[in-house]
Amino acid sequence: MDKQSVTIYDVARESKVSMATVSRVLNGNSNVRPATKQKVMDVINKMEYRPNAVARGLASKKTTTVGVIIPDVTDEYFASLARGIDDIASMYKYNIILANSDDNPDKQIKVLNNLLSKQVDGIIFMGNEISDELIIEFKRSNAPIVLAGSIDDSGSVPSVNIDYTDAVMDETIQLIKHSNRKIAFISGSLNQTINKKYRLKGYRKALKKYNYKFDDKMIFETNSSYEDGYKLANKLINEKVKAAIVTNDELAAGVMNGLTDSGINIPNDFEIFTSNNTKLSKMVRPQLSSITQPLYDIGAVSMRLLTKIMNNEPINEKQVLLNYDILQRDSTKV
Amino acid sequence: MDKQSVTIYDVARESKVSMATVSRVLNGNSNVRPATKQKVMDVINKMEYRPNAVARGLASKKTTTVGVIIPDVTDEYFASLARGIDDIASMYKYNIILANSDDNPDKQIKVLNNLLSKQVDGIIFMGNEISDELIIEFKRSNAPIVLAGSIDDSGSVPSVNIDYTDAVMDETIQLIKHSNRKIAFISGSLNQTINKKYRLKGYRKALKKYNYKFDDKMIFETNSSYEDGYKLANKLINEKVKAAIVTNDELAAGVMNGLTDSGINIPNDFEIFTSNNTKLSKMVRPQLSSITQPLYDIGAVSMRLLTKIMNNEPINEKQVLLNYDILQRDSTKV
DNA sequence: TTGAAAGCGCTAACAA
DNA sequence: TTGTTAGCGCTTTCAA
Repeated sequence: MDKQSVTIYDVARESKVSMATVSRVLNGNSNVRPATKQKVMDVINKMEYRPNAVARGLASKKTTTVGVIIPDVTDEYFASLARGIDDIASMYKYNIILANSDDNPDKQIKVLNNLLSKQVDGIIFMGNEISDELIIEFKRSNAPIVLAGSIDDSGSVPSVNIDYTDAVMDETIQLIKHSNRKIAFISGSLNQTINKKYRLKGYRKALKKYNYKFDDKMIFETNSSYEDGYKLANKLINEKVKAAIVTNDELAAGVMNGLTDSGINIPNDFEIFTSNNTKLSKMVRPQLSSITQPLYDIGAVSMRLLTKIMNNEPINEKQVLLNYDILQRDSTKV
Repeated sequence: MDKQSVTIYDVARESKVSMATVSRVLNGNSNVRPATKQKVMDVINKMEYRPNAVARGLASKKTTTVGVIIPDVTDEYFASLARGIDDIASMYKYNIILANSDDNPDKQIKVLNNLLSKQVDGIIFMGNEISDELIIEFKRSNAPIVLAGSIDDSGSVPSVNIDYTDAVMDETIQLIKHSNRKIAFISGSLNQTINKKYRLKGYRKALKKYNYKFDDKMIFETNSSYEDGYKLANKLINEKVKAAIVTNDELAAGVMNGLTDSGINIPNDFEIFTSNNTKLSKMVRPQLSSITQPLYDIGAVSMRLLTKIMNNEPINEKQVLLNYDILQRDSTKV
């Protein structure tokens, strides 16, 4: 009456072979005589034997599970990456342990160590902020780590991203060409390297290229939430801003709705470019023009990269940059 | 140079006690003399010892990880539940292995067995469709299973939900009171019990109560996607529908945008009620009136319920129903 | 309060 | 091609 109690030993006995042989057929391994293999398989099916992955993990020192650290599953950007990660993971027979970090440095370190103690074979890390302490922990980790859609400025950790600087520069140039003078840069925390050193840099490069002078007052720092964006509308109007680059889709939706509710017409009176092309960006009205990132692929590629590292396969490039595009929808002029 | 190789044996030797004693302090267990405990703790810190969770799992037959089966992380409804699940899980020192099923019956069974072979201590299942085969697998599982935001008609599996029937009935009644005659019921697949036996039932009950006759042509079955909703607009106009109950927020956004783009005014010419109150519902314009479900709590409560079952604690009710509300926003008349 | 020792269910040499 | 056997790193009786 007790469930799940048949072990490799039971099927060995039942099929009159040794445990080693059963283990071999289980792992599709080496040379087992077809007849033997068949016999064992029959017993396995008959007894409904399922290998115990924990025992296997202890003996082989491989758990076929990878840890995935994500700021918040509820964030569509990261959730999309996670989907790509899981699909490729399961394609390669890995499971993923998902852990939310809220982008909190302490929590990130805590869950990292927790994952490591579970003996994951590798880790995919996502996060807007990567502290120096975290990098130190990465270094001492015995499991390989890949960053997905996340920036480590030191460049020491393998990662998959797009060129955020170029993408923002492209958007900004378009806005300039639409003869906008006052172009805002609305981002999440400027403590985050991705915003401060990459996106903002693209914005400045575009300005410089067209001899626009950089104006501090055009930089708006937020917590990336819809609400923060919504509340920003008044400030934007007061500063007579005419266009904006926004680094997060929910934030952009907030900015747009706030502006619209204040009687501003998008895109005629105010143009908006957003960054992630999540589903949301085409569900709002007007639809948001955006950098189009291959979100699913960023996740998928980073997981694929991780499998290569875990198997000691040769790697072409540690820092992978995927292609992006700029998609004109209805929040910018043509 | 090799990382992570210190075992319980090493700290035992170093602190001049037995492995058993180290194990005891590790587990905050029974009686260890404070001085001994301190001594061991010091060595643990000094050596940076981290217990190997796999070995622990094999010996104790507990992995402190639970499996979470989700249709798609990218779906904000389920992602919100997942967030609640993970928070409570980590509060109780569990990790979650997340597996996407795409609501595909074969895949559901596959990932379930995969999770079971990983010796998870329990499982939280989310899905719109629960096949009979799946219920059979649930029964034979040695790990307890709890459904979150998901309906098993047999009522044999513990679950956490809201009363979908009543909620839809409430919405429908409001629509009727706004003197709408032609009220559509727009749902995902009617093969899904939650739609066919619960939500549709609420719709019919409301109709009956007000002596409206049920009309087949007012029932629209979709795949729950934004696109399907968008494309539905024409049909809705042709059938002269004046209001709709929609069972999914993305779907509702699609319906609304489709209608709006066809020149229909929401809510004056067409009223819409949606079902999940995800963030999306207030980012679209007009904002969607909705059933307000405690999404995070549904996940949290189901995880809490699972911890109780895993610890053999007494359970008050196997089928818990959380409260819901109806929130009037701008897609319905006041 | 502590220690000795037997597993947990499997993999992986090493032999045969 | 198959079997024997020693672990993997921990928990948990049972004794002391």
